[in-house]
Amino acid sequence: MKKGNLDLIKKMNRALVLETIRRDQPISRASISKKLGLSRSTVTLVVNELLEKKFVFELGLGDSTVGGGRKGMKLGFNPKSGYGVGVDIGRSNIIIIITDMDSDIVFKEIYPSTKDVERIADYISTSMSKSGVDTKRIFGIGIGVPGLVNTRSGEIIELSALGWKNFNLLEQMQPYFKCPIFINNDVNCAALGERSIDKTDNMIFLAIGSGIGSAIIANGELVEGHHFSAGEINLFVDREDTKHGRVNNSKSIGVFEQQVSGLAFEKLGYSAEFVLSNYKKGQKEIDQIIDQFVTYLSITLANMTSFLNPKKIVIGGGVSKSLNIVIEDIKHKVASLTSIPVEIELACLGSDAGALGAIAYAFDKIQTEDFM
Amino acid sequence: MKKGNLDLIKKMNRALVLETIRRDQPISRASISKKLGLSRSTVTLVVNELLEKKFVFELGLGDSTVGGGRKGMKLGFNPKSGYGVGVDIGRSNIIIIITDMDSDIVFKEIYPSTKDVERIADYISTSMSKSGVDTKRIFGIGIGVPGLVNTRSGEIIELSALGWKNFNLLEQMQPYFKCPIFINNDVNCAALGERSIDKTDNMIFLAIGSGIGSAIIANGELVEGHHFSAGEINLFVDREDTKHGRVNNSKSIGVFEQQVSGLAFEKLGYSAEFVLSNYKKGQKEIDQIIDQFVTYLSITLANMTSFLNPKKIVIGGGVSKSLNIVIEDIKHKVASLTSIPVEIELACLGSDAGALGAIAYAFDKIQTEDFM
DNA sequence: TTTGTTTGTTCGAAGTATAAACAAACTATT
DNA sequence: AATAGTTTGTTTATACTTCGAACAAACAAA
Repeated sequence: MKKGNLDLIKKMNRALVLETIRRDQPISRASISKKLGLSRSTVTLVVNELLEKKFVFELGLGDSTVGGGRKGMKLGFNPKSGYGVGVDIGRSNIIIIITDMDSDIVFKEIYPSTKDVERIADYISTSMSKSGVDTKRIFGIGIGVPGLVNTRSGEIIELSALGWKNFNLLEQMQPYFKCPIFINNDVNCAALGERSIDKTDNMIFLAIGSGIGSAIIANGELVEGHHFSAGEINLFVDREDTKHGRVNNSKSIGVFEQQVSGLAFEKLGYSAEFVLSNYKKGQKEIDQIIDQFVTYLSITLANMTSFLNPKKIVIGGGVSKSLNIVIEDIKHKVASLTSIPVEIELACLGSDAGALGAIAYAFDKIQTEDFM
Repeated sequence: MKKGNLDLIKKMNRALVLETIRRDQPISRASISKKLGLSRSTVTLVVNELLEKKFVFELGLGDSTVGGGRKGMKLGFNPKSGYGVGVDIGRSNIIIIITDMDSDIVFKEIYPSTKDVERIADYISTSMSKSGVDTKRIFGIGIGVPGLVNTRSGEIIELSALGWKNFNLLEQMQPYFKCPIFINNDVNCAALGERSIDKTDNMIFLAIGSGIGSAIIANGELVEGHHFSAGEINLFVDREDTKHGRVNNSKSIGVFEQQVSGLAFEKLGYSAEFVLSNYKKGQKEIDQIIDQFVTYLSITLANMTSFLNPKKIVIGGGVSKSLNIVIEDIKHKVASLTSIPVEIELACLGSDAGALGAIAYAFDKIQTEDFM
């Protein structure tokens, strides 16, 4: 627990008022006071401070109420008061996105991937200056990587694609920047990106690309597990697998991943897009491949639902674009396999999910750690 | 987020100091000050208040340090400063336990089960007065029930054993008592009871009795899911199940539960204890039954581990007592099925787990909600 | 024009933590 | 034995917070 002092309560109330204005704008000082239970005098003080720092604006007088009384001055949130930088370090590309507080993209650039930290830092600096955003207004940098991350220390535990192992990216990167940096797994980031749309407190995000991974949000928080390895559904097995002697060696590709992912199609000589776009067009072999895929995926989604009771499951990743044809199938199958209701959706954000999610992650962290 | 005012910071620091004394006793005021970053004057003020309310005691002067200096007055936590009441409402019995702040049981009584709230309240009141504990010192009552609970409203959504459905137990029960009441599912309570031993932030608790259920603790918090249904592993299915047309209807017993639980043995005409105590004693049929049980359970534990990366999985419930013979088997199988390490243990707390866990739940809630 | 209501500001009060000053208690050195 | 240096716990003055009351301004309805 945090230590309590006068500074803390000031920060708390400032964050609270700002959040209220952001969510319920336009809103008057008096309404904020009623809503939060803070006195009008306190709200006045806090709002004036926020006005001076340009976090909020006065929008003009509000409507008159029945029964008379002075009109309230409506306050609005300034989305340009802060910016976040999202960096998605992928196997081939590095995507850098800068958004304002409304998550509107103000800058985006794609660079070739590299494991050279100085160069990555240079990419980020370049993007920041190219965007024209005032550096002081950037609240943080979020970085998503396709590997295992110790989010507390900022250490990359394992990232085979770039050859990083037990490498503290945070310590290497932080000296280049004044604002705080936050690093997480790319799937976790993507999940937070999807979540930022509707703020669901309980959801599961599936990323189906050449491999398969997942991220879990429970009680409004990312579930990272004891050693940051939560979500490794590529390792799932079932009785049929064990019957055929399929197990997870540390070297081999996960048992589930071999059957449900883009890789599974490629092993059979097809691309995911090809197979899925030719579903139910007379080719028995293809239909069978898809049926197996849908069945095993649906069973897994049903079990996830029974286990965690998420409000919804979002399916993203490269393959998800082609999944429209079978999504209704999947929904029906899941509903037949568990009595617990769940919404199943395809992801909204496309290839930007990682970078946008990294920003969402950075913002989440700052809000909970520091208030502002 | 909570509103910040002067009262809040007082509460926070008071809770912080008390927690520190409790965990690091014996400890002096100066050490607390250093540890928490609070000034010595603040610590003095807070400690004197805690002394007056008998939450802590002065234990005497500490050892002298090298280099001189006044000896510090060592402070110790008073476990008798607070008591919790745990109520485990089962199908046949109601177990009521009262513990002090060290989780030492000071009173225990078992009553026949009933759905009559007034009678249950009377059981609790009777236990409280019989125990001789000062009512003012009781910080809360925790109640565990074998059914679905809305822990926010206190409503029992479904409890078939007692015929409760959409029944607000909290509203009915609260008028009988001055201290706050908290209600949760019995498996969730048992999980918290097991957790209170070593304070693991990421664990899964399995209750294998006549049925099977689970509770999940992630990021130090109970995962309840979107509609308080998390942990319903009785509904798990796999490809072999679907191949044989086994699905989860709302009426029938869960597919997984039919194969891995006490019920599964009973269906074959055996008791769980009998089967497990006769394992590998020459009876082929029994060996086969157990092997299937162990295999499916291990696969499930491995998948849970891959999915949530818990520090440990604790297996409790009525059947767990007989599981000693196969626990090593299970550990080996799980390790071969997932590359993510996990500790697997049998539960320590026996039939008291529910009631003790209910106290742990109540204490958890009070600490996070109210600080004190 | 008057009355009652609502909004936002100002000011004193109450309460918090903190640093600095201080007294007490102790060790080590001379 | 005396002294210096160190640590502990308390006291005091200060700075800061929120809050309630009082107030003026702005408005609707009678």
